[in-house]
Amino acid sequence: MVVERETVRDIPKKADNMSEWYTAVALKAELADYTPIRGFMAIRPYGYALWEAIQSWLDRRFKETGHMSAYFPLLIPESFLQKEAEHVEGFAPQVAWVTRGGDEELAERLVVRPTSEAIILPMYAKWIQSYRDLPVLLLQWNSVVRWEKSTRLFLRTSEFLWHEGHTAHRTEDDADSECRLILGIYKQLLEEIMAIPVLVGTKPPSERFAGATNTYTLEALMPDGQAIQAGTSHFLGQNFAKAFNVKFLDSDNQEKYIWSTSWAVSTRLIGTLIMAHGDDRGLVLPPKMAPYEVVIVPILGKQEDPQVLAAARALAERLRGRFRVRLDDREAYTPGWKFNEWELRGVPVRVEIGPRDVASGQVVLVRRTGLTKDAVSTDAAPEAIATALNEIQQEMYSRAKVYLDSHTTAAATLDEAVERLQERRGFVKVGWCERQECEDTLREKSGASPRVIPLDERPSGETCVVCGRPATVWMYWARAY
RNA sequence: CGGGGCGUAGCGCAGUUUGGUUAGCGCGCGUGGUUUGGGACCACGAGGUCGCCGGUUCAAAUCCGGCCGCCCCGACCA
Repeated sequence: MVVERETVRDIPKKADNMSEWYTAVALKAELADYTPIRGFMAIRPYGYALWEAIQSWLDRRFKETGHMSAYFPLLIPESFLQKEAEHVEGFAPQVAWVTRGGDEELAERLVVRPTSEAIILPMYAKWIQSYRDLPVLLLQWNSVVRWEKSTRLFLRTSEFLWHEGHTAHRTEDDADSECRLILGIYKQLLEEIMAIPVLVGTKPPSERFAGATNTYTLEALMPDGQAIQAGTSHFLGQNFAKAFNVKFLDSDNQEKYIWSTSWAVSTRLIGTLIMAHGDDRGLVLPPKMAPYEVVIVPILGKQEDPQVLAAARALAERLRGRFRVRLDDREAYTPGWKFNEWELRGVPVRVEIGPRDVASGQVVLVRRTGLTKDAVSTDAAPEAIATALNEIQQEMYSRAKVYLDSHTTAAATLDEAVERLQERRGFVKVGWCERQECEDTLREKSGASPRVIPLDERPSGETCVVCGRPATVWMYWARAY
């Protein structure tokens, strides 16, 4: 049975204006809030729990693959940022400066880190002497500041939380393998935990991280047909090694520069999650991400109250070791109010238990996806919940995957590509000759940007969509966040 | 950065055009009672530097100037 309802809505319809819908959901689901400082948000406990889900899963994978956490300073001397030319050019316009300490003007200005290569590489120079010191595999969980002109909760804020991985390797191959290893971990996070399918590959030179030789990326598609970069893994080559003079003595007694990588995902993923799965009732959380997988709502009514409450509590206790459970026994709210609130907040499974259920030894299971109601016997509830959570996770991924696939199309002509990109019909796959002028032409005509060059897929005889020369790579385009 | 909109109680708003006693309404909040299977009801009550600064005036939420912040569209941006 599906519940039909016309009711007051706290949020606009998603299809009407996704931006307004997005902001309303982030605020009303109590994920985040504005602060007195422009561009800086507060992440509320329910939102931070989503970040913790990402953190705990990733951190486990990082440790399993030999990485360790470390910590480096918040502030970086200006002269260090200057050492890698492209790097400083990319970030200088966006950094916040510290110019005074207490009463004294600083001899050298400090930047609040926009990313930490410029402070970590100098430390590598102290720590790495021999090939026996390699690889160095570390990361830090921290926040960075980039002074943004316009901001959106989670999607673009002046300060954001992330981890930044930084590794140093003996050979080019080792460093590239590291990038690909991390890319795979990110892909698994997105697809298996967050239920968001992604395209993976590399960025064209114009879109690379400032100072990188190659940038691997994961791109997700939002319901408005725009792409969003979900994570990056940068092959830095020896650029930073040379800029910061990080060398080691190899087994052949030759002094060589290290090969380095850096990689990150940020709290922007939470914005991606909201948009990817939410609906007109609010947030929809994949079970593996949900702070509460199950909410139990007792239906209280007069004389049966004690029995209903006791049954609800007993059920909560039974479920606790196995699921993340919230028993909503607040007396001030009616069941209907709670249903709406927990739907707005995206809890995957709701269990209703009232006098009639207690009498018949059952509970009612309601899934956030579809809002179908099923009565199951109390004894069978844990198994039924486990099944429901599993199915919801799969269903959410499948739905998103169908959307991605149906909004990823190949275009053989320039007109066709431009039209689809302007209309935001998702990813458009075109052949490219790898000449900058062809990329620029498509950019100007479409208003979109190249998002990703797939890794294992090469044209065979196709032509560049702009100039008609032989295509050397495929490139997926879209308008982007 | 450009265009548009907004800022009055925790939230949503009216009042501003045409200045005038003590600034209103709904929701929410507190207390008491009745309620509770899809956003309950009654009664009483608490809650305001009208975004900030300055100006005009006997008098400013209201008029004038400046500033700040947020939202939407666009530009820019790893």
